[in-house]
Amino acid sequence: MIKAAENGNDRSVTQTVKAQLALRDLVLRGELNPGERVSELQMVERLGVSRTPVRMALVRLEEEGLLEAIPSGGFSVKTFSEKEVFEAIEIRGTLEGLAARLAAERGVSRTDLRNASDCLDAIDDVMRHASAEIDLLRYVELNARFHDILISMADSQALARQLERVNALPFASPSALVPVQSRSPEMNYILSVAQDQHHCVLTAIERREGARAEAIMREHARIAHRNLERALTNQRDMDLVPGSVLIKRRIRA
Amino acid sequence: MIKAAENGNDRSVTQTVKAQLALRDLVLRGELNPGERVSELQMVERLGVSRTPVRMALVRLEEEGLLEAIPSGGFSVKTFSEKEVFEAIEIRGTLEGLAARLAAERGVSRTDLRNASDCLDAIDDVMRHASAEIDLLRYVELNARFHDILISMADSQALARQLERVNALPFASPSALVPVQSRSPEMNYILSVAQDQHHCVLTAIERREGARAEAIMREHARIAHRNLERALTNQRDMDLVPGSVLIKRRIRA
DNA sequence: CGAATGCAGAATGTATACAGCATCGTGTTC
DNA sequence: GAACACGATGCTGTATACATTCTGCATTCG
Repeated sequence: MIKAAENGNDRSVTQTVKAQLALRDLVLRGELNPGERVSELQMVERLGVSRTPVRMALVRLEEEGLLEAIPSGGFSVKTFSEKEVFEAIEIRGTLEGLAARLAAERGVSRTDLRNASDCLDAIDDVMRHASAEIDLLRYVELNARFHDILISMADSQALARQLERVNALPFASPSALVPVQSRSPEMNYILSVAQDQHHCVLTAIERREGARAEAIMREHARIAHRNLERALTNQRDMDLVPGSVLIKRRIRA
Repeated sequence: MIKAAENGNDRSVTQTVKAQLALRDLVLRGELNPGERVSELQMVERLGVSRTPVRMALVRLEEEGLLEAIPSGGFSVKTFSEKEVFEAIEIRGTLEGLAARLAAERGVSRTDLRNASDCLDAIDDVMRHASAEIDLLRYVELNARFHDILISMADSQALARQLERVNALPFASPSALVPVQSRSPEMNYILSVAQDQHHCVLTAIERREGARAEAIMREHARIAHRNLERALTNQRDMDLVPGSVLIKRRIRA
């Protein structure tokens, strides 16, 4: 239960945004049963805001892909099959590949190159200084940053928007499935492969090798495929996947 | 001015949908100045519905990409640079390429192949029977149908959703720029090239040649690039481009 | 003369009341 | 005992009233 008294009455944070964040949290934490109808009035009670902001939040979360419109009206919590998750990751890889190619073909500013390079140096540091256990939280943060920089290097508002939509699915974003590796003995190996791809794509962009940059980013996303497969096989690792409660598991004996 | 009395009071067609359609029309026809703020109350007056459905429509059109949220609140009509239009087309080509590759790799049912083939036959008919002047309206319709079939062959809900978003931009959809050719002497030539690509991609899918299918769809979308370039050069052809009023033209002496 | 401040108007964000419809349960009848 | 119909409940869709905030202009002070 969430207390309505928890309202941080910051001005400038509208009720709509508050409702949207809280609602997304409820969905991702699985407190709303997947497939179930999301009642507006219940949300009014739980979130402590009136129906109007709740409705706005519902509409936006539907556009985000976390909810589904019910033909007769209202919304329900969406469920995802394994296939859909795989496809979402593939789409992300494809779009990130396009971003890398555009960046390579058009050329990028020295500042951007510097930023990306610095980011990779920071990741190298994280991986080098921690021989026993890697600071995953920091890795995840830096990884997300590198991917953001890459997208910004493409300098395409339209592409950025599309990628924003894909990454809205919590299990499709670049860093979503990284923590799954944490229980794997191969973690360091996989991370170093991923980091090598980071370096390679940056080099390719610098050298204006569009096709190569694109191919690398596509393959890079497929590391997430492997991590997903691992999580699906070892059910206990599913806890580490954000929004995993939305994924319809196939029956495994 | 639009009369509010024009309300077709079909039940089952909600006010929200009505507002959304009407508002989109206003934007695309350029009756709302690009860049300008869209006042809710004015829309209430013009569309003949109350503020609530207008607000819903505004939010949905923002997600669609036709409006832009103003930081201080409200929405404004979005403007697009030539660069953005090009990029939107490139994104569509990339995603359609992914769809074609997935279809090829996974294989498609005989029924799908038949449907696609029938559609292409119909297009062939249109192009053959009209030696003097092609029935462009029918071509556009069949072309859109073929692209829809192609997407459905990928059998990916997530991918279909993403493509829906790209095609929501009126000038980015597969058939949007076809009419531009109508004033060109090369029209028949370009259309036959496009149709050949249609045939080739279907063959590639049938033969499970994923890489080829993908490459063809990418190049296929670039025909739209050429048409756009043409429309931008000959300003009089811009009338044939849907939503052209939203495109910020660069100055040409 | 320019800049800053205050006021007025309007626009959005929010809450709530009302109407129509879907859904579910119960009672009656065959 | 089962099936159909009717009613009640609760839901969403819509409209509107209220509050807050932003904006633009005018006035005043430096």
